[in-house]
Amino acid sequence: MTKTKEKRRRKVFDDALAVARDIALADGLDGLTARRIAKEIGCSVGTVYNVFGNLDTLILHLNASTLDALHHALTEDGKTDDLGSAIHSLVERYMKFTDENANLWDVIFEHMWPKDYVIPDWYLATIHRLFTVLADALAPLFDEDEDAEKYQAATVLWSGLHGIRSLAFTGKLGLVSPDSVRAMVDLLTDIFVEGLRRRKR
Amino acid sequence: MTKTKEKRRRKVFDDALAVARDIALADGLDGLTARRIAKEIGCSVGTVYNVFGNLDTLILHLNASTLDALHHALTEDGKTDDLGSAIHSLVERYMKFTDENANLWDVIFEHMWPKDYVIPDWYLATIHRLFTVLADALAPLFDEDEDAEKYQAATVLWSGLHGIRSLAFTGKLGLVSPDSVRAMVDLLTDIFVEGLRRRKR
DNA sequence: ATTATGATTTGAACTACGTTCAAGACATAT
DNA sequence: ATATGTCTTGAACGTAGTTCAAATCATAAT
Repeated sequence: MTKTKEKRRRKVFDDALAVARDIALADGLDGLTARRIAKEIGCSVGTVYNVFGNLDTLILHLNASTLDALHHALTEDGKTDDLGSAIHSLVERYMKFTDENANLWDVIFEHMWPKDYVIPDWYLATIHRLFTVLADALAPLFDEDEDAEKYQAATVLWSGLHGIRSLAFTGKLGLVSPDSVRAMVDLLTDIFVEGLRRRKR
Repeated sequence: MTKTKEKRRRKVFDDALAVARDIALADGLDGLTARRIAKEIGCSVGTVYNVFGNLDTLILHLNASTLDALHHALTEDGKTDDLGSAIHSLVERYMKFTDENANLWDVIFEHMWPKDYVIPDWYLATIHRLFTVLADALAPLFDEDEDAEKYQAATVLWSGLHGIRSLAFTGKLGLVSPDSVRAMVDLLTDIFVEGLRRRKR
C-alpha cells in the first residue's frame, strides 16, 4: 500500500509545521533550524529534507499557515455595517494578531527567499486573499468599476501599516513605545480613509 | 608613537567599510562575510575583529554611512518654497536613492541585531536626523507648538513609504511592477499630505 | 514463511559562517 | 641591541544548511 507511506509522510509534514510554529513563536526565525525541528518531532534531518526538500519550503508552508491564521482572525464573527468601523475593526484585529504572534509573524518578513527560489502561486494567492479582506472593507469608498483602484488602495494602506509596525518591532525607528505605535497606526488609518472618502465625492 | 597605530587602525576601518559597501551594493547582506571583507582589504579576519569587535558593529557603521548618504541626497541643492512640491521632491529623491542603492539600502532592514546588542545613541541620532528632514518639509502643515505631532506625522509617512517599497522589493506583496510601486507611493503621499492639510484648517 | 525489491530513514560528512585565541610578528622605549 | 607591550595571523571551535551512501523498513513475490 502507498497509503501508509502517505500517512507517515503527512504526519511528518504536519508535525514539523506544528513544531516549527511553536519554535517560531518562542524564538523567532533564529530558532528554526532543521536539526532542532527534526529532534523535536523525533526523526533525523534527512527525513525533514525528504518531505520538504529544503528549509525554505518548510518556512513557506509555515508562513502560509500564519497568513491563514490572520485571515481567520480577521473574518471570524460578523461584519459591521458601519463604514469606518469595519476598517478600524480590521486594523484592530491585525494589530492584536501581530502582537500576540509577534515572533511568528515576523518570520514572514525576516526570512529572505534565495535568489532563485520560485514562490508558488498558491502562496501568492494566500497573500492576495488577505489583501482582499481589506479591499472589501474599502468597497463603500469606491465605485463598482474601480476594483483595481480599490485593491491598490488596500495594498497601500496595509503596506503602510506594516511599515510602521515592523520598523517599530525591529527597533529600527529608534526607541518607540507600543503606545506610540498604536497612535501612528491610527493616524495613518484615519487620514487614509478620510482621504479616500473625500476622493469619492 | 600611537599615531601610526591609529593611522593603521583607521585605514583598516575605512577600507573595510568601503569594501563592505561595494559588496553590499553587488550582493546584499549575503555577501557581507568577515572572511570576504578581510580578503578584499588584504588582512586576516582577526584584524577585522580587532577593529570592529564583531560583524554587527561593522554593519552598524555601514548602515550609518548609508543613512548619511541618503541624508545628503535629500538635502543637497536648494529647497523649494512650494509646500507640496518640497515633500514630493523628498519622496522623489528617496525613491531614486533606494532604487540606485537597493541592495545596500536593504542591508539596513535585512540585518537583525542580536537580542542583546545595544544600538548606540549616535546611530539613533542618524535616524532621527533623517526623519527630521521630512518633518521640516511638513512644517507648513503644523502650528509652532506641534513639534511632536509634526515629527510623528513624518515618522508615519516615512514608515508607510518604507512599507510599500520594502514589501515590493523583497517580493512579499506578490508580483508588483516598479510602475505600480511608484503609483502606490504617490497615492499614499498625496492622500497623507492632503489629510494633514485639511487637519490644519 | 522466506526472500527479493524498492523506497525511506539515518547520521556522518561537506562547505561555509561568526568568532576566538595562542603564537608569532612588529613597533616603540630603553 | 634589547626588552616590552601591542597587533596580526590563521588554525580551530561550534553551528548552520544540505547531501548521500549505507542501513532499515515495508511491501510483493515465491
